[in-house]
Amino acid sequence: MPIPSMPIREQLAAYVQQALSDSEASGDLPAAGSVDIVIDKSKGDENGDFGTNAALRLARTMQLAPIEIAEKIAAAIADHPEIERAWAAAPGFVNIQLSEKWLQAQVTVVRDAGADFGSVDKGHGETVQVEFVSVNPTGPLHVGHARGAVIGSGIANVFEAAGYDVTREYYVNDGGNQMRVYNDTLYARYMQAAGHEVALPEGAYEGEYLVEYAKTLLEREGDRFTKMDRTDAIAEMAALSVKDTVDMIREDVALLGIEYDVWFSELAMLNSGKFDQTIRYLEDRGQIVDRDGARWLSGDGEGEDGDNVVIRSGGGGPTYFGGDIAYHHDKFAERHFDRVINVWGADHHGHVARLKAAVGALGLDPERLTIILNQMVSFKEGEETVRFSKRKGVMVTLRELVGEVGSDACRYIFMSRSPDAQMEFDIELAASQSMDNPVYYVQYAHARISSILRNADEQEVEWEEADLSLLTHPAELELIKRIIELPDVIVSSVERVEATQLPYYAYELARSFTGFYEQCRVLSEDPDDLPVSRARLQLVDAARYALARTLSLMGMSAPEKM
RNA sequence: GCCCCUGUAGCUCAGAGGAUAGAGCAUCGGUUUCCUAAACCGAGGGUCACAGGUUCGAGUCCUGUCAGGGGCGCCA
Repeated sequence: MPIPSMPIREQLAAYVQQALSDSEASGDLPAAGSVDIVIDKSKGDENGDFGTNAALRLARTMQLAPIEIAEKIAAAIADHPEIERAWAAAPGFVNIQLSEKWLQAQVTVVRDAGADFGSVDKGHGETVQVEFVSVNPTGPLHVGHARGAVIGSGIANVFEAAGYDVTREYYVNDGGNQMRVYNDTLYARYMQAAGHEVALPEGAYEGEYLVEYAKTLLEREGDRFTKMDRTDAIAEMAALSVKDTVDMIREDVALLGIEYDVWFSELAMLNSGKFDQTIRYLEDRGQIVDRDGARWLSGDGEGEDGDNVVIRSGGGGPTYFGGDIAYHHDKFAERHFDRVINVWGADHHGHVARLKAAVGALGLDPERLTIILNQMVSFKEGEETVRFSKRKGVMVTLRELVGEVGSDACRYIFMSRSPDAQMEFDIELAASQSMDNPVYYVQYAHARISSILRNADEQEVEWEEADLSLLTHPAELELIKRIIELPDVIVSSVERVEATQLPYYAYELARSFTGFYEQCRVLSEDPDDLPVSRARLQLVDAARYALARTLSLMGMSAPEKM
């Protein structure tokens, strides 16, 4: 049973809110109406730890000078255990300084929460599905997929920490046109490997991977497919290929520490009748239009522009879009996820609006679906910037990347870039400068923490009892403040559906610890220092929980030695 | 042509409408009788692409321009 933490900023916001309604009730201040109280970290030491601009924002509705409102708010919130002092500052900020005594007590709060420190009670068990990567099984994952994998798993992790019931899912696009081209290519490669002259199909997957895989198949399965009818051979080979390729993808993501809860097969869904059911359902709702021999999902507008094909003409099967509608019907209507988050590559941009519209057409609230698009990753090869084309076979694989750079560095770098930003991955730089990489700075702090606790253990220092009021050094208080930010970081990550803040928080936390480490000696030969040592050991222990949890949310290891 | 994303220090990138715009790397100078020097301290470096607008207040919101990328398929 995790012990959820109360994020300090939410707590302070609640106090300000309370102050406003109390002041309204007592006639001290006019009605505030519904306002969103934002608590910011203060800039500059003279402004305390936190501040709010509430008074500035309320000045208009209240018809009062901001500073006047700020003074009333400050007076009304001053009397809480967390708050040492609250005061108004020009032009109308309310500044808040946290209580030293309360901060010291947080060391125990953090240690009581232990490995669960950081968890917050926000999701209340609401179910969230995070679908990410979902590349069709036509080859190994490349660096672009690695980015999606890191982003998706990071989002899943923060939602879990915030009390949501999270399912991590991979949609295996093993049906459709692309797979047909792929299977035709595989057949041609297999025949070539067996010494037959067979031309590649149009738009073939030219990558080396298929050449290799065809050879593997030939070695493993023999040349029996050469003797079969082409259609039958392709069907059998396709089944083997999907299984092998999905296994390979599973191994690829595992290199980044990712494990999925569900691998959802498009083909299995199509064969199960779920697709037909979904189309009939849409038909009943009057959303399906027949035209040009195909079946379309009708768009919003009057014309035909907004319509999208769900079933191909000429007896063709479902389109990717059609399949995805059925898939999302399954997510929401069959499996009852409260929320669905899809992490897609930017090349799926055109698919966003129509899928959201389709969810609406299914009679579901499109707000329950969040789609994160991550922009392209390019990489540097000498002076040249190279982009990927999977079909042409130009790529750096996830495997190569993780092999060069390492999973931890890879995750840290991908996670610290906003999904919206295109990024250039200089692999050589990332690998060669790995010792100066921030990722090692963060992990080094954890190794130092572990080292101190190890040494304390060897010296048989007893520190279960400690007088925490001895933690008064600025570096100690700074470290405590940093530690207790973690619940806030998780809350805001969930609100923004992103994990980008985590590596920055991790770095700041590591920096605060290192500052403490440089200035405050923990273990000492002098018996007179023992009380301080005990208190500091408890603080170090609290820092360990916060840092280890942050690293774990990022999917990174927390080394005890480096 | 239309839609979306991006433009912040030499480079890679953060930046919840608020206070003096930050970090890492790179550059320059310094630090080790002490729990891990993969560390620490200091310095330089900015017209937040450009032009208007909204606001008490804009890197952040709106409009336009320029530049880079992506999308606009009975591909996925």
